[in-house]
Amino acid sequence: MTSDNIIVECGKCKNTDCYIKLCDSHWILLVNNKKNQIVFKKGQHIFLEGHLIFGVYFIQEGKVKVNSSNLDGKKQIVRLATDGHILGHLGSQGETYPIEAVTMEDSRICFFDNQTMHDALMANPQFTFNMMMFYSKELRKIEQRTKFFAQMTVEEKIIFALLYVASTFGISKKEKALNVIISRQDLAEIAGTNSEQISRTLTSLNQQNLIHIRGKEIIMSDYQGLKNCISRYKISLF
Amino acid sequence: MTSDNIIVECGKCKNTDCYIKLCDSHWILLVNNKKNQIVFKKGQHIFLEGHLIFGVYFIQEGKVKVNSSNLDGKKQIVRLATDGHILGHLGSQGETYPIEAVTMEDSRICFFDNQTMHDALMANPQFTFNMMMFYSKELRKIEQRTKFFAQMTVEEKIIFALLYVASTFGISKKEKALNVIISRQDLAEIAGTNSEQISRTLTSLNQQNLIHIRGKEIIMSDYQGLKNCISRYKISLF
DNA sequence: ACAAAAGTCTGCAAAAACGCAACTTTCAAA
DNA sequence: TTTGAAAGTTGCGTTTTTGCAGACTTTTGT
Repeated sequence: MTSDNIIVECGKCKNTDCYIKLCDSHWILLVNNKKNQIVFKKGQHIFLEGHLIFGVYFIQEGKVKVNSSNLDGKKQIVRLATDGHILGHLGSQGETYPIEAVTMEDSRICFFDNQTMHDALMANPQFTFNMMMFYSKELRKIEQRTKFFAQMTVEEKIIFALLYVASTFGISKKEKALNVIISRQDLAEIAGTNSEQISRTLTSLNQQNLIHIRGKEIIMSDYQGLKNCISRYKISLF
Repeated sequence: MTSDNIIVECGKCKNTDCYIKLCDSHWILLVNNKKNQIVFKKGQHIFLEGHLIFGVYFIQEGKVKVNSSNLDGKKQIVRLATDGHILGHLGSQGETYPIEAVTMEDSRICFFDNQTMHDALMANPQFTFNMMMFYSKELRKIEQRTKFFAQMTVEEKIIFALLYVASTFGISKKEKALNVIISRQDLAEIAGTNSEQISRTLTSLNQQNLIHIRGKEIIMSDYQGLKNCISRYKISLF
């Protein structure tokens, strides 16, 4: 991460994926002046379940998990997000978040209020069109996850979860290690199981040489082999 | 359904939810001239998994299931859709559908090709904005379904599936019967289980007076009671 | 009206997954 | 370096879910 104290201006932001860039140049300036950029440390909440929605968040740089909990406190990670991704959504008056967003690493987040977003969207069709396509793509992704949740065995769900993490946060080129340190509990909350099953399965995948575990790192030794394990689900995300 | 042979013009369409209506009046005419309206009989495919994407489909009137299958032929219904809803998405060159759409009743469907949609979206910010909001809302809905798939027991999943069907297709005012005749197999493909479990559970719910079964109809006798069964998941869809 | 086909229901045994408990490892603060 | 808390691992009994088999019912086509 770049230094915490310097605010990254939209006009100078190196994040090529950010949709704000699709606005007209004077709108980029205008929106930039309205935005609120915050650097969150690892493990902090960006917003909480039940909080009023005032606008949307763009990730300038960082790694974020979006989760939803039930009354027993059991959590489910519904989405992982990184550079250029959008968190939350435009809210109507009085609407509250049904989910919470938590940083998995230090992250720089840009906040834009509902009114600013609405004005920018109405004035910049290219921007709105791409925002629409973003949501549409995320919808298709999660539709595939729905199938996986409904039909996969626990081992398959865990393999899917590993591939999902790898596709979102990436793997190091040389060693194929996941670009994030992720706990057994977090993996369980992605795969929809418990941390014991994660332990058991990672040990088993390690023995099959499909992955390797080195300390807290997970190395995706045999990426193709993992994909083959779940190929019958025809998942086209990875 | 209105007569099969008469094409419903966008300008005269009684469907108040359709986003096309948000375009400028001359765009509505233009888009109407480009559209292709087809009446599908119950059980017909609107599009198939693997087919090239040429545009999007709007449901003028009808009931549709969107499902995704794996190589074993096992299916999963990922979404139910009715009047005013959108099927498919704008595709890039050479992209194919990862899902298929099948009518559950006779349905009148309007098709708009990629280019027409793109032009209309670029010229009508109100239309684009609402399309974006549609996808954003569907994303939130399915994020909640993700949690339910990950954490619920089979009985809870089946109750959720019943409430999902009721909220999408509605229930008759007097008797609270589901406004659709749905097979055990279809319910299984929504809930992510098998038809035997559906049978067992419906019998049990019937005995608990939470629902009643009359022939092919499912009567949601105790709607609130069903909601209470899954209240710990804080699902805000119904 | 009849037969075939499709759909539904129920019991039962096998398989999968869960959750507790005990134990080990890792990490960070004292 | 010690020590305690948190995270991870593993075994095992219990619970849940599955999938097959067979009976029964409804629908469909001839």
